[in-house]
Amino acid sequence: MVGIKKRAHGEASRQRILAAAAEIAGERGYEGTSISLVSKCSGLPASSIYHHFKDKDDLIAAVVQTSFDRWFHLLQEPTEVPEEAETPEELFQHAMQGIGRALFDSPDFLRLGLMLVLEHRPEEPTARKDFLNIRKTVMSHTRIIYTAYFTDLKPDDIESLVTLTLVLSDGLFLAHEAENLDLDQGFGLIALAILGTAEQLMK
Amino acid sequence: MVGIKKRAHGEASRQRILAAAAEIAGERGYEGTSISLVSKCSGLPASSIYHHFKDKDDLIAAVVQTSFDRWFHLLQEPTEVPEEAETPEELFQHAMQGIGRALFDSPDFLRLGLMLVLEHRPEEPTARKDFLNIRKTVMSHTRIIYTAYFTDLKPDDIESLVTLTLVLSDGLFLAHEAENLDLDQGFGLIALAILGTAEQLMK
DNA sequence: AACCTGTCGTAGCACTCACTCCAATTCGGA
DNA sequence: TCCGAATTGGAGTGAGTGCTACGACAGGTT
Repeated sequence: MVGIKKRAHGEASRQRILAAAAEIAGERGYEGTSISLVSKCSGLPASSIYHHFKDKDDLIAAVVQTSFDRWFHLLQEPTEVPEEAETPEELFQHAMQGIGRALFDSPDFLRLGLMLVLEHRPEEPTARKDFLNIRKTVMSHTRIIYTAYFTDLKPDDIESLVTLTLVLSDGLFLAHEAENLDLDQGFGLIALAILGTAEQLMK
Repeated sequence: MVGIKKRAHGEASRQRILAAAAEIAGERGYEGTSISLVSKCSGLPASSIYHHFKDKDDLIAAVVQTSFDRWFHLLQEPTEVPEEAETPEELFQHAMQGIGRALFDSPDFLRLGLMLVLEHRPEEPTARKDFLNIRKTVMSHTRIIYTAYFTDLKPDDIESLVTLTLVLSDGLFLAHEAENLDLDQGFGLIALAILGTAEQLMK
């Protein structure tokens, strides 16, 4: 009992299923993600899917969690500091674009999460609750950063700014999906909007 | 041949089907909207649905169009001018909240449209294209208004502001669905953001 | 060797899906 | 009154749904 050894393709299969499910669910939503399609796309039979995941609900929830974890770890990595001295505004914009690029690199949890937010079916999927919790996590992190950055603002105004940030990110993601909106330009714009709103709030 | 007369409950049935489909599709999305459910909810058999609409795709597209037309007509109605003299900023916020309230009164096309934007399945539904066209219509109207209101801004900046407005509206709608966000407060916030960004752009 | 546990393949369950066929019914116009 | 078009009723299509039962087979452990 030195350690838990993997038999056959155990963990690898799990990952393949997750990857397939992420791709399909990101494209077609909750109802549109059929087990048979995930099976076909991952090359594993349905029974294997049900061996690794309790049911469809469990699978979708796992997709959201995995994708979010990947993004969140990516964020924790040392933020590269721009060499040249820049104004605080430029630094802010730079940071914004960094977060944004990371977000749009692994957008599965975001797209799927937003879809689940929009659909409110009778019995809500676990993944929806998970995504709402994820949002709270993101909000509290943003709150900490903004409290340190906008030292002149009252807590209420910080809260408004945090809400605004989420609103802008979601909206930008949607706009990106709807028409072809340049992402860097988009994140520059929402950074500008946050700074502009902060100034308005200080008045 | 004086005029086309309705037999039986022709047009009325169509409306009932549309209403039922709007409610279900708004709650469950494209895939989640089953004909049998629409049938049960409208009290009409499947054959009636297929008499009035070519197929499911056609039905969903009709739901989006109908809901949008209703909202757009609502907007064209004479905008009530606030009695007391207010600052331009307050007027702007007031107008924003008016549009917003109308939007959230008949949100079927918005919710469904955003869902369709997020899902990009292989063969995209007609309703998705329709919704993208609707967005263009809304954008050009916003552009006209902003051009008249922000007389100091260059066309490029106006364009940024128009994009920002759509981004903010979509994001607010999502935030409203996600957590319980007060709408008036939300629209006040995005009005502030637009004004703040406009000031930043003028710098 | 025998054993055990985790993984895969096959087949199939009851159910729902979008959609169709056609006969019955309802009504306006002649 | 009867015609014919509009609309509805209901049964039924093949395909697909989530999910399960169960046996085969692979390792590693003893």
